[in-house]
Amino acid sequence: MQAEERQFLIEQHLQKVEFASLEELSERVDVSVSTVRRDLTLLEAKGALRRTHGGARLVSPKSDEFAFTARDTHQLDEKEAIGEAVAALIQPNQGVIIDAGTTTYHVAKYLGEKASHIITNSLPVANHFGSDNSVEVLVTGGVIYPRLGVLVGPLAVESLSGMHADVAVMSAGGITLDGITNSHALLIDIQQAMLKSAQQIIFCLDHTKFNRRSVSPLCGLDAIDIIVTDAQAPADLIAELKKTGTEVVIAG
Amino acid sequence: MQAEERQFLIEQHLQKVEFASLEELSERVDVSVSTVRRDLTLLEAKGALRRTHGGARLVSPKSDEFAFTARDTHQLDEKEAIGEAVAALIQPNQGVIIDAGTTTYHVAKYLGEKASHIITNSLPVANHFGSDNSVEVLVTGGVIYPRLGVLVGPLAVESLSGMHADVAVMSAGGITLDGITNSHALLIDIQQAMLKSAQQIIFCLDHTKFNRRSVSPLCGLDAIDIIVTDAQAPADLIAELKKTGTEVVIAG
DNA sequence: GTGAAAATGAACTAATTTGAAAGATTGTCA
DNA sequence: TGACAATCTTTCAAATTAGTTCATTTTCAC
Repeated sequence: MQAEERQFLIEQHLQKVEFASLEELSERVDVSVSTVRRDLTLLEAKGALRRTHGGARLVSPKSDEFAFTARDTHQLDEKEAIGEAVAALIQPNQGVIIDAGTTTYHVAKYLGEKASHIITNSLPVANHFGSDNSVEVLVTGGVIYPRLGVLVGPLAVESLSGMHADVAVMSAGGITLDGITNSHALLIDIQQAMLKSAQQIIFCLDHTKFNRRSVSPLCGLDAIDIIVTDAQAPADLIAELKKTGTEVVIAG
Repeated sequence: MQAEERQFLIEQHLQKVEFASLEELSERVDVSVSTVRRDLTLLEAKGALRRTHGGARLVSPKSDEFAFTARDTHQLDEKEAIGEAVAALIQPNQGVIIDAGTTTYHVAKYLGEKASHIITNSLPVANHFGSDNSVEVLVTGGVIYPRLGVLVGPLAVESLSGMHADVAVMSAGGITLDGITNSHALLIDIQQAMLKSAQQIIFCLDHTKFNRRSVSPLCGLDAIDIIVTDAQAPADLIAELKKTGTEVVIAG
């Protein structure tokens, strides 16, 4: 058997079992333990797996759920601050639509039991309110967009169009003077339905989103009531936004 | 077994049972108590759990997850066995409806990537498949029924009635010769929609459900294709069920 | 075929992990 | 509170595993 073939088999086997001992691998590919060691060292350098005492394990364990929610520590402090600021804007007993996204998830965290009902297509947000009896949580139907835990597809759009809320808390991929854009085309339909169903529109946009244009256009600036961002957002664009009549809140 | 694998198993087991003693863990992963202690120290440093006198407990009993579903250790082994048995009954690439319930949740765990698409109104089940790209997961809309993570209400019924699946994996509150009953009236509508939308009906009923009558009638025995239960289910009722033409599978 | 280079398996030492036993600490119950 | 049992920490020898080296085998070009 070729060395390459052997290493491929090892890699493949690990995909199945997640963990494997040297003994196990050496039997499986029928070479000495020494050789397996060498193979593992190579594969580890390649990044395909991680060596452990006595064996190896897969680098990307299959057993983790919406990893992004908790683990996306990118601009975490800013996002927390934005979440808190948005929550403060919500009046008690309002109905709130919460869009999917890391920043909007933090809004949910700070919202507590303030809202009377919450509409969302985000599974992490739904989970967050799951065991809370004091808030009615309406989850849109839809297909799970893997790794993000967002419900997408026609069912999501349909269920949203039949609902109504006082406020929509939205996220997006970028904002310029031309309007708001977002990356996933699948999400645009749903977000537009959200915009239609709510009276007041709040966008959560950390400073990295400013002067950035994503793939698909979502809406114009006139659709927005309030933008909440952090202190590092560019002052010039904020000034321009204020000129167009959009309220801008700096969190933190 | 590898050290890493062992620690993963300990973590996983704790996800299920919330608390475990050193003895219990040491037996389960087949190492000495000393080693379990060391593992627990490591896992605690990692933040995965908290050590206590005599064992360890889960660190996040928080609202973020519906851990309680899996945490229901009542007849845990039986439910696991039933879950495995039901998963074995599913043909590859079938479309599967999974009802909400602790036993059906275990079915989801064992189902892996066998099904081509999954329809569910259970948030724990949805979460379980959340980061799996190889299975299309359709979540019904609806209002979250607190503490159970089930989506209920007209939206749930509506979205189900437009769907179709090969198999429905159902749970219930009780079974007698008169038929199946369930406790939550809210669930009945949804379950009946599930029964209508699927070609083959499998009920997961551990032995405690036998000869028990719950509040609301769900369906008659003729609606059922297969019942999966555990070894402790009463033989006489099973015999009667078989007479009516229902297939009964004993798991474990 | 022949020889050089690479790969392999085995032997050996160093490092790590494990299990058990000692004493120290904590929890329980009268 | 005090005594007793259970649990924890520490320590150390034994077992397992990693890293290194070297002789042997295989591979490949000529």
